[in-house]
Amino acid sequence: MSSRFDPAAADQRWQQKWAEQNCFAADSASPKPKTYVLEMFPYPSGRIHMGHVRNYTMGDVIARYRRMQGFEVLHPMGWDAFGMPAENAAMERKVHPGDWTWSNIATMRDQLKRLGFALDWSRELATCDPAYYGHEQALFLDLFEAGLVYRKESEVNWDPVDMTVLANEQVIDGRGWRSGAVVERRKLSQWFLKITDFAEELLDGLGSLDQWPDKVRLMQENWIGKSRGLQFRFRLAEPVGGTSEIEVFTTRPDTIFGASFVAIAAGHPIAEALAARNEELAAFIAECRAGGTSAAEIETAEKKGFRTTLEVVHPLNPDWRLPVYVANFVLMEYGTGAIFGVPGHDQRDFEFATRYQLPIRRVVASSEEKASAAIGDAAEPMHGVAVNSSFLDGLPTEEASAEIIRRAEAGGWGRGTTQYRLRDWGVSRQRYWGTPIPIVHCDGCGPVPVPRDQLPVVLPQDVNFDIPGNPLDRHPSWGKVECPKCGSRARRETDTLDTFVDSSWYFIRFASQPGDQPFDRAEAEAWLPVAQYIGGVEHAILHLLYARFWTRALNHIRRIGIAEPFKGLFTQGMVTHETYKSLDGRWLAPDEVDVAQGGGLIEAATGSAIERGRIEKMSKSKRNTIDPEPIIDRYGADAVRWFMLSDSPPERDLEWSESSIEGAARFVQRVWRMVGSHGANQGDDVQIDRKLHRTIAAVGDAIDGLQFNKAVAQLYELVGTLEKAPPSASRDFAILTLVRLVSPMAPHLAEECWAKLGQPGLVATADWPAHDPSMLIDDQVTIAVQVNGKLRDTLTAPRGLDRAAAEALALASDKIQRQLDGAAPRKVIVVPDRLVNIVA
RNA sequence: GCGGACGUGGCGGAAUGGUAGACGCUGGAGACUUAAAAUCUUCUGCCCCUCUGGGCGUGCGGGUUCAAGUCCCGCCGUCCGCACCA
Repeated sequence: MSSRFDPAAADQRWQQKWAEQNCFAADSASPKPKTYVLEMFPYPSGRIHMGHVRNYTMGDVIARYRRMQGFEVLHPMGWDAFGMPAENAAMERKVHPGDWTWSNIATMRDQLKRLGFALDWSRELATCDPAYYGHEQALFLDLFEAGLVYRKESEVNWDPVDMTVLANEQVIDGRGWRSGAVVERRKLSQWFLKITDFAEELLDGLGSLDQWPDKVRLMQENWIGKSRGLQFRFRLAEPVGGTSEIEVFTTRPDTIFGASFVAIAAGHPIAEALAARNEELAAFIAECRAGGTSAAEIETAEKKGFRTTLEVVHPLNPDWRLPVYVANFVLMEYGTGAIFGVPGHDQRDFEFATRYQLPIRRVVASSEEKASAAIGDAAEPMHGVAVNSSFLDGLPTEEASAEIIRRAEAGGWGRGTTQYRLRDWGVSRQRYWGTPIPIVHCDGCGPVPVPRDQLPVVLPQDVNFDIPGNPLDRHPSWGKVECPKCGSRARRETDTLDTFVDSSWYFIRFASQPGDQPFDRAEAEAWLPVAQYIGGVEHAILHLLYARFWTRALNHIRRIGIAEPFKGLFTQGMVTHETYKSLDGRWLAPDEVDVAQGGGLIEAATGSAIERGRIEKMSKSKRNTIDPEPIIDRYGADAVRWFMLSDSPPERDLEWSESSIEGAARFVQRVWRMVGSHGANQGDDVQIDRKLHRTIAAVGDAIDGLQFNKAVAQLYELVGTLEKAPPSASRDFAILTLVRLVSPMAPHLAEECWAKLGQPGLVATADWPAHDPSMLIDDQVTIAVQVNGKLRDTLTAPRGLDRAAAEALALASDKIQRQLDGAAPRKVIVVPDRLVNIVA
């Protein structure tokens, strides 16, 4: 038996054993209580990165721990395999997106397997597989039939060079991120999912997700953006083009007497109608459209308007006319696309009114006495009491708003409504590498669903990426089909689905994988909801909101009996590394950097000095990545896993460091050496027994709370204690138990130790050790003794000492007497078994 | 602008209102060794002191309390999310 643990041999040996014995297959028919542990599945970009390693290690600890606790655990892995990088690779390297993707999957699967994750590989899936996306098409049609899918003209960011739609985040400074071409806004017919139908439900549901981070719930709440207010109509003094009203929305009906103007969005139908007869207005609208949407541009953009000839009548005073502007800061997508401006109490309206010399009236004040105070150089958006507002005067904001809503409803000119910031989900993408939308366009019948027996609609293989645009559009035959309804010549939809659709139900497919339908309801419900979902916080909004919506939509059409897919959510921090830059501004990879003799950093190749940059998320662009695979080669899977769990709390960033991975590798060897010192010793060591049971309890609590760094610290302490302890039966038992305790984190090491100790079976399928609660209590306690709240002494005393005895013991201390210096204590506070504080 | 989180040694970080700095890393000293690696022992918040010991200390300023890293008020700083959302 070697004196050193050899990961190169052990990792492979045990990975093979686990596979042979099918240890991690999840049995849907098992009588054991079930639990579902899931990490966000990876995009097969080429190789796994440290972020994956950290994410999957955390999930693996939970999965292995639950299995040992007696749960039937579902812990699957798959591939979020559609998406743009595959098409980019196709364009750059002349490979087929499918070949590129499948080859990446093969590489990354092997890499993941080297880390020894307790995954049920029999359930592996890839979203680019027709066996997956065919079922997705069926679900899409289910939603279509339920009226949750519709088609609408909508504005998109269009890259005229790549001839494709860009997501907002792919538009950088108004240009396409790949082509650099100035992005145009174009109107295209796109498919939408009615997520807004579920806005209230999705908001309400957040309340039940008590095992989600508050931060994520808050982000979703803000994203949904519910506002209560009044929607009402201004009558136009003179009707225009058959329209006699402008409808507006406000959250501050109480400020209605402070109105100075009405403003409509550039895309508002009335604005467009007027522009048809007014070139100047048409030019203004075009200018608004061209305006950038970046944060900086919005920050600095001036509030501009175009005064139309229209006027509206104030609903509460027929003699009061307000001018109508087309304004660049009014959004067509929110509310009604029109507002009334109250410059005194809204900053944007204030800026607008200042520019165009419109009246700025105070209609809210902190008290009625302040009614005549002028508005200064900024709007006052805060609540208060209504002033200068006729019958509202003196009413607090809330009551004044309610009063206006009541009158509007009674008078028939408006009603209390709720607005959401959330928009419907546009799912059309003009790309090849995605799930084909299963619709046929017929000139006679309109959009017609592809019949179920013709699913899946499979992507054609024979495509090329020599010219920009969507190859599906120019494929010679794929798009040419007969209308399923009338049989006449028709066109297949060539848009594909947003890849967020793929990831909105993969967790259901993992739970149940029949061939003839997306999932079996009963089997899926046996596993779902996911008990613990783990992934990056960058998915806090989109993926997690879409998946919640999709699940609720399936629930709505009675396909599944759960409303929320993820009971517990954990968002882990990033893996970071210092960055390095040469003096001429090139990013340098860590292995291109050397330490100079003076301790400074130099570029290895040139010997010249370099600049040490900030610690940032590992990224290719900053060249500060560490490839996990050579690290596994060098230190073994368990050291890498241990490092990922040590030191930093899992929700915070983890900085990669060479010395920490070495520390982790050292720990692996320490455990191995300790197991070597196990023998057939006699005698109890009650201190060891106590330490062991406290550790069992603490490690279990820490894993339950996803505080892996604390579990790790507990195990270090136990090892430290055992190293110093003399041989005893207690120590031997503790070593055996230690092996089980470290097994979720360092499973290969644990198996090797388990075997060495002659234990039957695999530690992976052993029971989690139980702790004896009576062993957690020591009969000796350390009592802190304070004088005036400052620690002056500590005493060892039997547990359960009464107050008087504790006080007496404390006062008997030399150190305390010296502190008191003859003074009589004025007061003594005793916390039994913990502390005595003497107030002198 | 709105919303949120965070701020503790040289570093990562521990601390149900009750002994601040567990555990790890780094560093120092020593043991073993011809030597190195590995391993082991030991020290490692700052300051004063020969020692016993003492003073200071959780971003800053106040407050509550017998007792505050923890609770409250006000600042400062860093990071994150959203953003012309009416």
